[in-house]
Amino acid sequence: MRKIAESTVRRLSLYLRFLEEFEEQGVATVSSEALATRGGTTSAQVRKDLSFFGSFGKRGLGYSVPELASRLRDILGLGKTYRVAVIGAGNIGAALVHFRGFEKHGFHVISLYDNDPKKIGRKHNGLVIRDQLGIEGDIARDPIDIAILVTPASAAQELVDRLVKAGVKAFLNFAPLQLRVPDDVVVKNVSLALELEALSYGLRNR
Amino acid sequence: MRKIAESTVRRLSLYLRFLEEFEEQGVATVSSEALATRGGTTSAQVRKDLSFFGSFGKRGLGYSVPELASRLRDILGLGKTYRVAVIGAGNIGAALVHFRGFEKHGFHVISLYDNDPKKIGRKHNGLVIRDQLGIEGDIARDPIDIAILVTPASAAQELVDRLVKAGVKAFLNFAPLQLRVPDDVVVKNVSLALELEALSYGLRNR
DNA sequence: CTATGTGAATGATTTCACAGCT
DNA sequence: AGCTGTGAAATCATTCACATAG
Repeated sequence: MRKIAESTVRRLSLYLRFLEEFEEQGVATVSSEALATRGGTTSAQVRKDLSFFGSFGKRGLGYSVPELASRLRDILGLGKTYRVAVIGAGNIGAALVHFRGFEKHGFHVISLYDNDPKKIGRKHNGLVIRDQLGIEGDIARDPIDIAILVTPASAAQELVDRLVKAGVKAFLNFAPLQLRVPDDVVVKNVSLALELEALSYGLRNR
Repeated sequence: MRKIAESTVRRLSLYLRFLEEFEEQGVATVSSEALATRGGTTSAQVRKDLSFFGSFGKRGLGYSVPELASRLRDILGLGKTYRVAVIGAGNIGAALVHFRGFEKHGFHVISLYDNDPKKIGRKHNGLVIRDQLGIEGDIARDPIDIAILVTPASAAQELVDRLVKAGVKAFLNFAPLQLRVPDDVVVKNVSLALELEALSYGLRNR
């Protein structure tokens, strides 16, 4: 498959979100222009993004909302459910376990880990905090698809190495460092401090 | 000032993080190559990023760690402290109030809001949850620089309109929609669902 | 007559490669 | 001799504009 830009994939997720709103409202068809307005882009961009994967619209008419939504779910690989582990039961980690936004597209948080003996055994949202040391064994019995890392930076790389060895192929990383992983492993970074700094830059230069 | 790419600004934040590690370790100088390795990019990229703002290095030697760190703080506007309000005291909002990573570069969470009468008046991390209805009055008395929006999508645009009218120029948006704001207002989006979907796409296509 | 799909043109970002300081 | 700073080249992403299908 042809290499698709990160930015394109992110826009596709966004379009899917809008399509699902339209679906709920019972809207039957939508134009590239309507999706573009919602997404803060242009109709040409929308059509180009979609064109990498096929032609899903009807000329003169637009796109069928349910059909395009379904195609996008396919493209994004949202047909299956993903088993997610949250590593690090600090404030953010605990909040993620409660976060409902994950379930909608099949991301199911099945376990929560920490290395602090004071936390291990306690519960968050019905999920027992497990010992990080046992993570390889747990995964062997009960595999996970995605690990969300919410540990201090100092612990993150070692954990990733262990998890990669245990077969985990996807990471959402909140730790403020660049993780080193093999080519067949996907990492996305979320850095709140970095977003705030980008805001700071934006505020300064206007 | 020349328009700088978003991606450049984000890398500068990343370089600053590495420089601060080097500072703590007492490392005196660093090469573009060393920063590049840490940041998962190339030395040419590092030098190009810096070159938009000046020439901070010594040929044959590299960059002085404290000096470059200081320059980057300047460039990113991190010389001042920012007053931050968190809007929405759900799981994520409450976690953000506890999040220590903000303080380091001068982002100070000074208030927390919700519109749920059951939550208003309760405390998180010593911060009373205030009534969203009173936010304009609060800001008039005690301005904020940045609003972090952690509300449902349905409430977000109306809140932004009110806050923009009240003079807020920067938003970190967790709500899954594209906010409409005037040109002189900066918005950065954080969407965990979208990151997971990008991971899903990445998993599928390899 | 409307809105898609797509080559071609433009614009932006990254990489190359080397001259110029220290 | 080593590493920066930077034009020029190459690559990548977006926008344009129009032929085409419904």
